[in-house]
Amino acid sequence: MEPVRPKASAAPGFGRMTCLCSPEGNPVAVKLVDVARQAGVSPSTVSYVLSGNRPISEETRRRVEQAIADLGFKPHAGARSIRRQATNVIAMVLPMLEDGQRAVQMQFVFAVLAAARAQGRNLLLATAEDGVAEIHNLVDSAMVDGVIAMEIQVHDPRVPVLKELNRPAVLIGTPEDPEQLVHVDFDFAAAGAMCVRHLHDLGHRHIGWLGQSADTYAREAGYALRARDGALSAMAECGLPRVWSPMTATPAGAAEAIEDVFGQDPELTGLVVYNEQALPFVLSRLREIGREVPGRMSILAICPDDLAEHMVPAVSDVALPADELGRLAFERLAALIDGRAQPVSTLLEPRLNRRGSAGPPPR
Amino acid sequence: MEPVRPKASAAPGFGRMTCLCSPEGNPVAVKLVDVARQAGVSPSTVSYVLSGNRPISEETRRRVEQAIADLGFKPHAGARSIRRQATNVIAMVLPMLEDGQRAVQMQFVFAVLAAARAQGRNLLLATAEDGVAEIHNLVDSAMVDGVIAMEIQVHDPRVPVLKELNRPAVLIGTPEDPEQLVHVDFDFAAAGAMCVRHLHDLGHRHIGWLGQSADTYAREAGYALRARDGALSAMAECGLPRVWSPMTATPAGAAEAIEDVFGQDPELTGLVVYNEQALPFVLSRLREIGREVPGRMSILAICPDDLAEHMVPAVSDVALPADELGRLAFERLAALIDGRAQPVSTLLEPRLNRRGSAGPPPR
DNA sequence: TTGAAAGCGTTACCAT
DNA sequence: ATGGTAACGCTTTCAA
Repeated sequence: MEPVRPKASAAPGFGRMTCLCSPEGNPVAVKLVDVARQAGVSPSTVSYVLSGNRPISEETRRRVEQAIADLGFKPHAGARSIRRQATNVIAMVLPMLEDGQRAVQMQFVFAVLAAARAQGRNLLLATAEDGVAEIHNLVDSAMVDGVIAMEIQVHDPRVPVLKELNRPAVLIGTPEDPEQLVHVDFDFAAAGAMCVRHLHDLGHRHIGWLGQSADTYAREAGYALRARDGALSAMAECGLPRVWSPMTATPAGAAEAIEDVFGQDPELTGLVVYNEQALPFVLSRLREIGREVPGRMSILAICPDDLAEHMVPAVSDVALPADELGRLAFERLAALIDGRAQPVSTLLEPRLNRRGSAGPPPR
Repeated sequence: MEPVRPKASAAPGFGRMTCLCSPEGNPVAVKLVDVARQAGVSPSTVSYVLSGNRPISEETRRRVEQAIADLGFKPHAGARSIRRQATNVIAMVLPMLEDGQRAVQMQFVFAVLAAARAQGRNLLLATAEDGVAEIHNLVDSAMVDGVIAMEIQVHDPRVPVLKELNRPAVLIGTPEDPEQLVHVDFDFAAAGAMCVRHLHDLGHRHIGWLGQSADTYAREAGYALRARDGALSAMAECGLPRVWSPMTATPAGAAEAIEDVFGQDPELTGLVVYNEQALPFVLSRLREIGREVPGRMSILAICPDDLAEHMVPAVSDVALPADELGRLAFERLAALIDGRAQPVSTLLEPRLNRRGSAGPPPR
């Protein structure tokens, strides 16, 4: 029984297009059999040269590699993914955030992207807004080998989905019940406590916390809650009153929050600010009300280093290590995909950068 | 000749994993033939129900859809991409930018992502740092149906690559020689000119331009060059001297740039600021040197609306319509993928939001 | 309106 | 060390 239809490689439709041109003049995809023919070997040999799964003689390898280069052959990713169990693509699930968080978010994405590309893996973006169904789709249709979910909230609907996934998943952030899901996070509680203790060590006995917007707490963003509670616990342990206020990132919001904490403790001499967007407004406001930094008010911030560095005066800060977290999340995921067990929980420790915005309290 | 090895679906290895469980208890991928069997139809019928490429009786369709739902079947994307000419995935090529640009960049990514997801397409991220070879890889290995490249520079090495691609590509930004590549951009020249003319209309005859960092101009970033040159041309057309300075986004940088433009024209009464990061520092500095806004100095900014709105005083601005540009870029690409010809060039017109930071010059 | 079967491009098993 | 060939899971032509 001879095949009735023309051999595919003789007139191969209009698939991928690379170097070769058909007699008609339109560009045409180069495939593995074309390479095999050109090199005078069998298709399986070409495949083995590509995968390195079998010893190949030096001479044959040379001829095959030459043919690949000459024809500009690139293996078809889809075809490959049928036989291999992997696509070399991972997904990253982003929440749709308010404008203020975009810069941080991009930092995470870049960190993961850079780490993935360094290993030759590709990164697909998904949004949480698609609903958790989208995560299932990407995995069940075998588009991705694993998933990184970022901005995990305390009660996050994505967590149970990822748990049931049958594909590796890594969380950036800490849910209330991780259920054995591998996750990496910054130790926000330690960061908050570290700031309070630093002021306490300098001699401050009246310390306040200026946090994120009220609705950030309302939606139970893990980082906001944990940082604040770490700070409040440290205050309590130091025998200080727990003074704090949420803060909207506007000049008026900063003024209001400052008034709020002064209302709670009129003798405040130290403030910890965990609100990147509002930090400049806090400094302006303190200047306005005659509390110059650090002479009459000591300030610490949890914010990116470059932001803290450019304030006037430069602000001592604890920075979220987003690059490191992103890289670490990818490494965990890559390891899981390769079948290597990973620690369920990893917390990165905070580090304080002194820039002179915090000194001893005024006598 | 009976097949020697067991039928695949009888003991189908360990492929994708969904609802079904093998006798051994491990989860197993549901495939199209499983659906066909469950519905009592042939595989081709299931395929046609999925694709809608052939009329199906109501009764059959119902049974097939029921089986798909019952088994939780999701078509294997890779297998599908072999026969179809498409993967339903597009790539977005990002440059690795300095920190300051991250927020804007994320806005573009989100806009494209949202538009793509709304059409059921997925977004793959690539970085320019991989080198242009990576673009070729993604396309030649048939991983993506098309490419969006953002932050196109005046002389951009990606442009010739995209031109040779044999797959649709859309640029966000305008290269010197678009070579018929479809591109969308904000009319930065018009934006710059609009700001200058607005001040001129208010009666200002001494206007300066405070721009991006010197190295942004050095690497010939299209947006920086075009905005500045649009402004300088407008100054010339209004018969004014062309006064401008690059500006580093630090308090010192802002002070220096302000000194620079005052050196060029000591009678300046209006300033246009195209430097999102430095805008707060410019306002602080003007306050410091006794040029309060808008009484003794009128200010216009090219920056995001929410930033301008939160300055003290709120700053009249022209905003980069990143969301619209991202959405538009995706729509152009989707249309090209679907074979519909698109306009080569699209420029979005600037719009000025008045917030009261610009008034008549002091008499 | 439906089914059978021949691909799609790559991989891996079985031979030699 | 290499080749032949049957999968992989889905699509589409051809036939009924």
